[in-house]
Amino acid sequence: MRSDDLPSVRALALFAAMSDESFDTLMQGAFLQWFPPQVTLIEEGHIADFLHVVVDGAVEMIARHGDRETTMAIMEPISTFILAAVLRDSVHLMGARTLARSRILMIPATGIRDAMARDPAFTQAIVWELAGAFRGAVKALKSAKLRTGVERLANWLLVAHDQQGGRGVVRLTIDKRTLAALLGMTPENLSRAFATLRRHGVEVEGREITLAQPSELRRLARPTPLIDDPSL
Amino acid sequence: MRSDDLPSVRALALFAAMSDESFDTLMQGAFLQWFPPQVTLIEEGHIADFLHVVVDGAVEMIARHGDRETTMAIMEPISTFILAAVLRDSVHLMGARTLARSRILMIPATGIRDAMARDPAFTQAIVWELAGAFRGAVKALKSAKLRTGVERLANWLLVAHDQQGGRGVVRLTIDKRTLAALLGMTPENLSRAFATLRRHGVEVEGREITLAQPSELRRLARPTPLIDDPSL
DNA sequence: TCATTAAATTGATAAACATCAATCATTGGG
DNA sequence: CCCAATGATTGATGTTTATCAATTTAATGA
Repeated sequence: MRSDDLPSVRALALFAAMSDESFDTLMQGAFLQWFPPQVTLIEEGHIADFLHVVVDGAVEMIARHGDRETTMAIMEPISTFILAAVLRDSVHLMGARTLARSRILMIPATGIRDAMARDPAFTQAIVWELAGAFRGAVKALKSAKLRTGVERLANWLLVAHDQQGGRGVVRLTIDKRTLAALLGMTPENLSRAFATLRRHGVEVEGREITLAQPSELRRLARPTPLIDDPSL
Repeated sequence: MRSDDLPSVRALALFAAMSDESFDTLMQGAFLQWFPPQVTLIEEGHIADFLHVVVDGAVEMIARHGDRETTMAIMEPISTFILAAVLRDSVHLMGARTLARSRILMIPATGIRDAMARDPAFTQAIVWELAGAFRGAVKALKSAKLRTGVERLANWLLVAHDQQGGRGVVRLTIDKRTLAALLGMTPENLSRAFATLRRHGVEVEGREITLAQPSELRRLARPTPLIDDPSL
C-alpha cells in the first residue's frame, strides 16, 4: 500500500482514535486495491479473512438462497462491511460484489482482532460502528415488514433526494435492477411502482428522477426518522 | 436489587469478564424487577435510559408505523435488548413488551457507557454481543426477503424442534398471533400455512405441534445455517 | 360450571407481488 | 454508424398475502 494513501485511511472514524503503533501494525498487512465493476469480493458462507473498507466506488451486499438472490445493502464510501464476521471469526452471511470501479481497503481479520484486544480506543470505535450497523439492519427489516413496495420506493427517493441536496432531482447511481433488489421487489414491479408514483409528481427519465411535487410524494411515503433517518 | 441475585447476573457473558469494581459500580444503579405479561417496557422513539436484560420470561420487540405493527424479535433469557441505542445514546428503534411474567434487569445507560469507557474487558464483551445482534438482524432480513411465509414457518418449526430436544414435538411458548407477526404474516395466513404444512407431516393441536415427517418438512423448508443457525 | 371474551380457523374477496413473454430503449463494441 | 447484448417497460396471468366476516374453539373469570 502506497504511503500517500495512509492519511485518508487514518482519518476514517474507525481508525482515527487508535494509537499510532496499532495503526502502523494494522496497515503492515493491509492492502488498498482497485477493482473493476461486477467483481465478487467475498462469498457468502466463507470464513472472513479480511475486513473490507469501501474507500471509493460502491459495493453491493448480496444474499442468495437456492435460485433466489437479493440485495441486502449498498455500501458506499466510506464504510466497512463484514466487521461482525471478522470480530466473531465466523463466516460471511452475505456476499459482496463491486457495483462500480471501486477502491477497497482490505485488512487481515487477525490484525483487526489483535488490534481490538490491544487498543481500547479502537475497540470503542468498533462498538460505535457495530451499533450503527445493527441499527441499519433493524431499520431495513422494519421497512421490509411494515411497508409496501411502492412505499419503500417513495421513501428511498425522499432519502436520496435529501442526500443529493434536495433540489428536486434524484440521480440514480445504481441500475434499476439493483435498486429493485435492494427494495425487495422484481424489476418489473419497480417499473410499476415508478408508474404509480407518476401520479405523485415523480418523473423518470433514465437515471434522472424529478420530484415535481415533493409534498405529494411525502404524503404517500409517510416517512419516519425511525426507519428513514440514516443518522439514527 | 437483592444480593443473592448478583451471582447469576455476574455469570452473564456480558458481565463475566469485567472487573469487580466495574461490576459493583454498575449494579449500584441497577434494578432487577418482575413484570406481569403485556407490560410495555420501552417505547419506540424514546431515548434509551436503561439497558435491559431478560433474566426470566420473554419480551417481544415491536415496531409500529401508522396503524401497522410487527414483531421484530422475541428476547428470551438470557439476552439483552436495546444495547445499540444505549451505546449510541440514541432513541429506541423498537418498543418492547413482556409476553409472559418476566424478570428484567435494568441498568442505567450512563452506567453502561461509563463502564465501557473504563473497562476494556467489558467493551470486548459488548463487541461480541453487538456483532451477534447484527448478525441476527441480517439473518431475519434474509429470511424476510428470500423466503415465503410457509417456508419461514417451516424453518421456524425446525429450529424450535432442535431447541426443544428434537423429539418430534414442538411446544409453542408464544401465542399464534405473535408467532404470525414474528414470521411477517397475518394470523389468518399463519393458520393457512399450518394447513399447508399438514401435507408435510405437521399436526397442530393447540400449542402442541407434532412433526410426524421431519425429513418431508425439511425438504420443503430447505434450511440453511446462514439463516437458521442461531449460533452463526 | 357457565358465560363471556379472546384466539383461532375458515371462506370469500381484494391487493400486492412474482413470473413469463413481448417490445422498446439504451449501451457498448466493432 | 450498425448491430448485438443488456436493461427497462408493458401486458397478461398466476401466486402469495392481506382484509373482512362468520364460525368455531379455547381460555378466563365469576
